Amino acid sequence: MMIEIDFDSEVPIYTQLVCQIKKGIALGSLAPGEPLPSVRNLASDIGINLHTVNKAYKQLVGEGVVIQVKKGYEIAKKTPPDISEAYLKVMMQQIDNLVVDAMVFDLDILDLLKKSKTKLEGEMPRD
Amino acid sequence: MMIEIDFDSEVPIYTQLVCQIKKGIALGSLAPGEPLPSVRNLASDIGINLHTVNKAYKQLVGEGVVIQVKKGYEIAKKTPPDISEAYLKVMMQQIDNLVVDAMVFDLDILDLLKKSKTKLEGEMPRD
Amino acid sequence: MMIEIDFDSEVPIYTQLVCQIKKGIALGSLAPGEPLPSVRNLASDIGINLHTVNKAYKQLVGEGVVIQVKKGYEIAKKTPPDISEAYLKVMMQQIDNLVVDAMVFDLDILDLLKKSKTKLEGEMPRD
Amino acid sequence: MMIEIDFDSEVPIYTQLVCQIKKGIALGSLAPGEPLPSVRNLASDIGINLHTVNKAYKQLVGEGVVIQVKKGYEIAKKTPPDISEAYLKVMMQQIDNLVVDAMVFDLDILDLLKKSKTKLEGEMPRD
DNA sequence: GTGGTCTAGACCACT
DNA sequence: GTGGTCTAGACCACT
Repeated sequence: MMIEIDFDSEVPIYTQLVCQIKKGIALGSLAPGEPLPSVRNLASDIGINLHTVNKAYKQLVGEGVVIQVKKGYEIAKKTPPDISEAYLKVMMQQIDNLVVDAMVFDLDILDLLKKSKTKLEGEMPRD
Repeated sequence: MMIEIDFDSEVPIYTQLVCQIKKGIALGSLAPGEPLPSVRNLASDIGINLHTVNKAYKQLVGEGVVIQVKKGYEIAKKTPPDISEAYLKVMMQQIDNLVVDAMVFDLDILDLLKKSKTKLEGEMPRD
Repeated sequence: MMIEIDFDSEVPIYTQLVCQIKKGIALGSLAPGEPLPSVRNLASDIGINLHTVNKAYKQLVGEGVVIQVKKGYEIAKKTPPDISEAYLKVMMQQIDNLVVDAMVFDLDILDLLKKSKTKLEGEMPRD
Repeated sequence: MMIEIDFDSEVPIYTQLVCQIKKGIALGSLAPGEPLPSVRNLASDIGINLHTVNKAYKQLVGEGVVIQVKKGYEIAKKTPPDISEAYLKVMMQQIDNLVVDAMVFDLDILDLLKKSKTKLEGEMPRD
C-alpha cells in the first residue's frame, strides 16, 4: 500500500491520508479485515506526527470503513458500509459544485468522470 | 440574482459566495458583461463583512469568470473563460475522490451526477 | 455554569467535561442555542490544554447535543437530540453492570437512582 | 460458569472478566466459597494472557467479592461483601451520569433499569 | 478573537 | 508494541 502525501497542498494531511486509504480499499489493495499500519509506524514512515495519523484513522472509523480492535485498526469487514446522511449531503454538494464548474468552464463533466474511473481501474492490481 | 448563504455551514462564506455566483453564471441569470453588485452593497445586503465579499470577487477574477473594471466588477465577456491548469487539477482531484467514495460506499456516481444536472436545469430561467 | 474537574480522577478530563456540560443541559443552566465558552477561554479558565476542551466539544457535537457554528460552539436547539444506537448500547451495558453490582453488594439500585434524581433536581435553578 | 469475552470491545478484557464473574455471583451460578478456576487454566481456556486474568482476580479481591486462599482464589463466603466507600462513590458517579444522559436524551431511566433487571432474572438458573 | 491543523514529546493502560 | 490522554506551543484561515 503506497501512501502519497503532498505537503504543499492546501488539503490537510489527515484528509489526504483518509482519501489515500479509501482509494486503497476501493482498488482492493486493502482487503476487508486487513490490519492498518500502527499509528506510530505510519507516522514515522510518512514523516508526520502520530496525532495526524490518528485523526485520519478516527475519521475512517467514523465513516465506517475502518474499525478499531484491541490490537489496532483494520479495514471493516462489511463492504460497503452504510453511508451517513450528513456525508451523502456533503457529497451531493460537491457534485453540484462540480456540475456548475463544468457548465461555467464548458467542460464535459461526464467525460472527466469516466476518465477518472478508467484511470483508477488501471491502477487496480490484477489477480 | 438570489444569493443564499448558510451561516452555520462549515463551508467558508466567501466560498459559498463564489459558488453561488458561478451558479448564476451557469444558469444564465448572470449574463456576460453584467456588472456585479458593489462590494459594499452586496456585503450589507447579505449582512457580512465587506472583506468577505472582496475575497470572493478576487477569487472569481483569479478563475477568469469575473473581471475588474473601473467602476467595479463584472461577469467576464468571454464564455467560457480559460480554465487554469491549477484549477483543473483541483477539479480532477475532487472527481477522483468522489469516484473513490462512490466505489467504497457502492454508490452510482453517474446517477448522482445526472440527478444533480437535472436539478440544476430545473432551476434555469426560461427565455 | 460551573465546571468541576477532578484532576486526580481516572476518568479522562475530556470525559468529565462532557458530563459536566450535559449536566448543565439537563438542569437547564445551559439553554438551547446558548453559546459555549470558546475553546481557549474554557481551557485557560479550567487550567487545561485547549486540545482537551476541543476533544470534549467534538464529542458533544458527535452526540448531537452541541452544534458548531461559525462563531464557535453552542447548545443544540433540538432537544432531545436523537440518540445513536451505539450510544444506547453502551448505556444499556452500563445499566446491566450497575444492576449486577447492586445484586452482588445487596444495594437497592432503584433507591440509589431515585436519590440521584432528587439530588439533581435539587441543583436545578428555580425560575 | 460461562465466560464471554468480546475481544473487539473497547472495554478492557480484565474489566469484562470482572463483570462476568460478578454476574455469575449475582445470578447464583458462582456460590459463596466456590473456588475459581486457576489463573493459568482460565487464561488458557479463554485464550488470553495470564496477567490479564490475574489483574481481574486482584480487582475482585479488592472489591471483597473474591478472596485469595492457599490453593488459589474463591468466591467470598460473606454475601453480600462490604462495599468500599471508594467503589460506592464510583457507582454513584455512574448513576448520576446515567440520570443526566437520560434527561438529555429524554429516556426513561427507570424503565431501562427494570428491563435490565428482568433480563438478568431471566438468565437465572432454576433450583 | 474564533476554531483548525500540526508538531514534539511525555506518561499511561492494555496485553 | 499497541493506542489513549494530555501538554505547550506554533502557524493559519475566517471574519
